[in-house]
Amino acid sequence: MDTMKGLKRTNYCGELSRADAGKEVVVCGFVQKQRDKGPLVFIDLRDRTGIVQLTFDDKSAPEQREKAKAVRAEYVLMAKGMVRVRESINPELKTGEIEVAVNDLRILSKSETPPFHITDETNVNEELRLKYRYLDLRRSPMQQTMMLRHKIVKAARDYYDENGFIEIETPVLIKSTPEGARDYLVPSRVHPGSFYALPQSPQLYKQLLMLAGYDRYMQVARCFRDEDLRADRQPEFTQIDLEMSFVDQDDVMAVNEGFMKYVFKKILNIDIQTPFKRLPYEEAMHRYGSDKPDTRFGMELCDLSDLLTETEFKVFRGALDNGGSVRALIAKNAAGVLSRKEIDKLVELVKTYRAKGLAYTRLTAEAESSSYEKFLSEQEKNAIRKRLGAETGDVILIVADASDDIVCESLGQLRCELGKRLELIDETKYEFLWVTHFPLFEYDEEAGRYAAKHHPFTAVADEDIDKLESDPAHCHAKAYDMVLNGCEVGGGSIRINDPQLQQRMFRALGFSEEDAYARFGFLIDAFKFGAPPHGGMAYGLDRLVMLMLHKESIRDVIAFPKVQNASELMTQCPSEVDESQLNELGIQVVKREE
RNA sequence: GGCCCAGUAGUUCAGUUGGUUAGAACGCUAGCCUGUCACGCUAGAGGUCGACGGUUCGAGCCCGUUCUGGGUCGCCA
Repeated sequence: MDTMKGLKRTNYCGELSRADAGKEVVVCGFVQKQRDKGPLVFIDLRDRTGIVQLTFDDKSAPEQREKAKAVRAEYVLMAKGMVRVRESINPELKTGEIEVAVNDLRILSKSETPPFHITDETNVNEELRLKYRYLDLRRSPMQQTMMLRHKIVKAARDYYDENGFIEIETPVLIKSTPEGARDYLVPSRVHPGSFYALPQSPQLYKQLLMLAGYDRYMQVARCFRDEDLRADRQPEFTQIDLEMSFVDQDDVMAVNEGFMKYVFKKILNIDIQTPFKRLPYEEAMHRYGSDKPDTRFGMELCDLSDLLTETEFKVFRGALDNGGSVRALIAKNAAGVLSRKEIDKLVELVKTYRAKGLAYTRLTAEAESSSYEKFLSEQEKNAIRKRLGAETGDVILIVADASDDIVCESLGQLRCELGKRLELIDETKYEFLWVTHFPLFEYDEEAGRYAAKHHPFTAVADEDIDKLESDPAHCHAKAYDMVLNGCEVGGGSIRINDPQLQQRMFRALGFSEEDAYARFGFLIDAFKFGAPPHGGMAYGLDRLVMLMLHKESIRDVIAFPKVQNASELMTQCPSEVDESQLNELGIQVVKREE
């Protein structure tokens, strides 16, 4: 193996061009491919900018050519030589007009044959890619993704800096506040039996920074939640987190619409129209069956309940009599695609969202088939068809349930599935909107009490303040989610800055005064010393990058992601630790019973 | 915790109704080749069919359990 002695890189591989012909350069990188033609040897050398061809021919010193013959894929090389125009040009390659005629080849490191081929396009099992992530990360698409992610983060820092925000780091070892997601806990050696938590978000600290007078704060913050993973959810993830003083909801929204405009222009050169549409939560649920609707296509939900007040069909009757609803989707011109068999699959789909079934009518030219029309009066049947504008070729899909939430959510999921299946979605579009006017509370069945839907510091809508104790179910929050193409990319709220109101909020959540003080005493105290009105927002950076780069998995935009069971395949963490480490922490491991 | 999908050379896959010695392509090794760039040609090596158990004269294929990975419901203030 050779050293770099006497050589310094002069150029990156991908940046050489015809303009460099005649120059002596030094390039370095990894071997993409070696082609040994006998007296002629070619090496494709790769760095993060691209590939350049190194050439050895009869004019090369024999020992240089012999060395080149021994080179294999993924060897790390440094090469000095003359840039020259090629005898045969490769139009497929950015640097295809030139090559480097090498006179000093250094093999800096050898490589075993890698477990998979390092290529741009790959359909290699992701498990293997993750086990050898450092090899996977050599692939150009991964490098492009990481570089774009960097640029997005930089754009965030630049934009908020230009708008008067300052980045302040908040602690990673913090007090556990077991509202919401499960905390990751870190044992304290100094205080045996006591634990730090890793932050689910910098929420409390950023509010305290407003109380401390910093006025506008932002942070690129790592957050942790010990919950099960999904295609768009990792146990550790990154937020672009921000908070502002002396603002209302419209101010926070305007600044953040500005950020989207800025980052999409900067990274993708796309002009985003602002302000974004706003949709109250309830309207989103009723029209799209989702609190993060994909508005790139129509096919909105349709309420049929009022047409069926007299119906004798047991399924619809039961739903309506128990306070529920009957709602429908109409899939235009879908009778051809949605065979009986396909509809059966859709039935299974809605069942995963707790719907008990899916009623349908297929209106084909040859025949009409329906699972429910025979139970309806002629009048009811026609009223439904008329409201939906049903025509030959369409498919009507209906869910009825005693829970309106189940009806809306299952149809909402069905709508998205059909949007994909029927190719109704324009994948080139970026559709933003705000969902606003969220319920302040949601009922926690398990705990048998109301819990904060957003978090317990969220301000209640002015018109609902009097209902806080008397009618929590109908209180709304000054909270807002930013939705892009059916994904929640960010969310935030105006916070409570009145200590009395905060106390009422804790009471509504069922905390006694002592309880609240034990958990959030530092915050309650802080509010006694002057608290500006404030509010903010946080983006899921990983999701934003995913959407901007059209990646299907969050793992594709994270350098070292974890897999479904929250372990990391490369390092094999989490792992057991030494007995002595545990003893020092005063921890005894009890094996879970089988 | 529940449900669904996948697992066969290093990689991506094929493998018929359960039937002889499990195949292909790429990659790898060796040799040849003066303009290749998906280089070409010749030869060769390479398999615990994820694991365990069962059914059978016989299992890559059927059954059960389990492991690994993915998706998802619950969960995610």
